[in-house]
Parts: sequence; C-alpha cells; structure tokens
Amino acid sequence: MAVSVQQKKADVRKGQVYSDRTYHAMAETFRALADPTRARIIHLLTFGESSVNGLADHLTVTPSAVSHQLRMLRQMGLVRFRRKGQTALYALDDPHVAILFQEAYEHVSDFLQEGMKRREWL
Amino acid sequence: MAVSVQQKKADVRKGQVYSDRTYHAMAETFRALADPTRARIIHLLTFGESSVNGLADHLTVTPSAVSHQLRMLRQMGLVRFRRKGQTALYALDDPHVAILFQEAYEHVSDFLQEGMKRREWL
DNA sequence: TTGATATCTGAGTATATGCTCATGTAAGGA
DNA sequence: TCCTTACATGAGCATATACTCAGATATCAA
Repeated sequence: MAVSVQQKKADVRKGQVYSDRTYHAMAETFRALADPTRARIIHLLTFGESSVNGLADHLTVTPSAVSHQLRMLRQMGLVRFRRKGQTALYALDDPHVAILFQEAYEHVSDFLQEGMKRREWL
Repeated sequence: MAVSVQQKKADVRKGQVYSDRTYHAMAETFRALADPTRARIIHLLTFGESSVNGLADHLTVTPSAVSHQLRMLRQMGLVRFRRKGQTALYALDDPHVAILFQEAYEHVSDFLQEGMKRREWL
C-alpha cells in the first residue's frame, strides 16, 4: 500500500469523495453480510473450515441454498474451498470480513442491551 | 455493557452461536450500507450534517430518492435530523457506522490496489 | 461398472429493493 | 392569503434476491 491509514483518514476529514467503483465495491462488501443466512455462514466459518452439509446442519436451509450462497461468497473473494474426497471444505479467505463481523456484532449487542426502545426494527 | 469486549471475543473463539435476532440485526446493519447510494450518503454525512437537497446535489438521484433512503437510515437509527426553517439537516447518529465504513474502505482499497485479477466483481 | 454420497447448477417463484413520478405537507416571504 | 421552496410519502414498476426443487457432476467404494 502506497498510502498510509493515517493519510486515508486525513483525506476523509478533508472531504475527499471516492470513485463510483469504490462505493460499489464497498456496497458489494456489505451486501455479502447483509443476509442472515450468509452472516451465519461467515460466523460458522470463523470457527474453522467446514463442509457444505456441515454448514447446512447448523442452518434452517437446504444444502443447495448453502451452496448457492457459498458460490456468491466465493465470487466475492470472501471464502475459499479445497476438496477433500467427496466433500468441499470452505474457509474464510479475507481478514477484513471477520473484523467487520466482529464490529457489527458489538454494534448490535449495544443496541440489544440499551437501544431497543429507540430501534423498533430489532 | 456488562460483558467486556475481551469476553465477547473469547466467546467467539469458543464457538458461541448467536440468536436469530442477533444475526438479523447484524444483517440489517450491513444492509444499511449495502447500496452505493446509501454508502455515498453515509460518507457525505461523515463530513458534517447536510440537507436533503444538499445530499442530492452530490448524487445522481432525485431528492425524493434521497428522502426515501434517509427515512430508511433513520428507521435503522443510523441517522438523525433536526429542522432548521424549511430544511431538514441530517447527521450521523451512530459511532459504529463511521467505523464500519472506514473498515470497508480499507478493505476495498486493498482490493483495488492488489486484488483486481482475483476479484472480477470490482 | 454400479451405487451411494456430496456438491453444484439451472429453472422457477415469491418477495424485496430502489427508483421516478405525482401528490401531500410544512415553513417562510410578499 | 397566496406563492414558492423543501421535504415526505404513496403508487407503480423494473430489477435483484433467496429460496426450493430437479437434475447434473464428481468422488469413493464394492
């Protein structure tokens, strides 16, 4: 990276506006986690790699649905997989995702503890 | 908050699974930023409060569309507003949002600099 | 090869999303 | 009051999403 984090934050303070592509890429990143099923999948994968059926066992959807979602996460580069015999073992492939996930968890757990009256959507 | 950040992270390591409501709330939080227009609005608001038309001037959509999105962000508790005469001044109402935004920006700027071959969606 | 298991993929479908347009409401000035 | 400006809201529409089901593909074992 040519630009430091400090510089990037300074740019934000100065009021820099990003490119179309940047906003779309950011939205795409958030979209990856903007679904309860995918959020669960990501969370399960933070415990280590898992098979499709293994993930489906912890969810309320079919293995097919899990496979579809994993494909999406793969195309987004958030998840990788390796074959082991008949099974496909999926794992997180992005350090930022777990950080975003943790950040969001702290966000909502603050809400769930003290903000329920204000936020009727919880 | 009764539970420390350290404890929460330890829980994650132990493999704790959250409630339905937690995953839905997290997905909801990410959904707020999972759209380029909303991402732009949030970013513009990190520079300070702004009117609906003021925001629309920086975007490619009508003030009506901005108002619709602001309503959604308001219902999510991410944005607040105050009236000043005929204009409504909107501002960020959540410290976590700016953090999430910054985290996602660093995420995608890493991609844009070194990962474009791997991630065809950018 | 044949069968069983695991995963992938296309089709179809119900629902959600984001926009514009038209209209409603609120505040300020002549 | 009447007009203008600023914003909010409902309707309608085109598109995207997330799922299930059925069928294709791949790997292993007998």
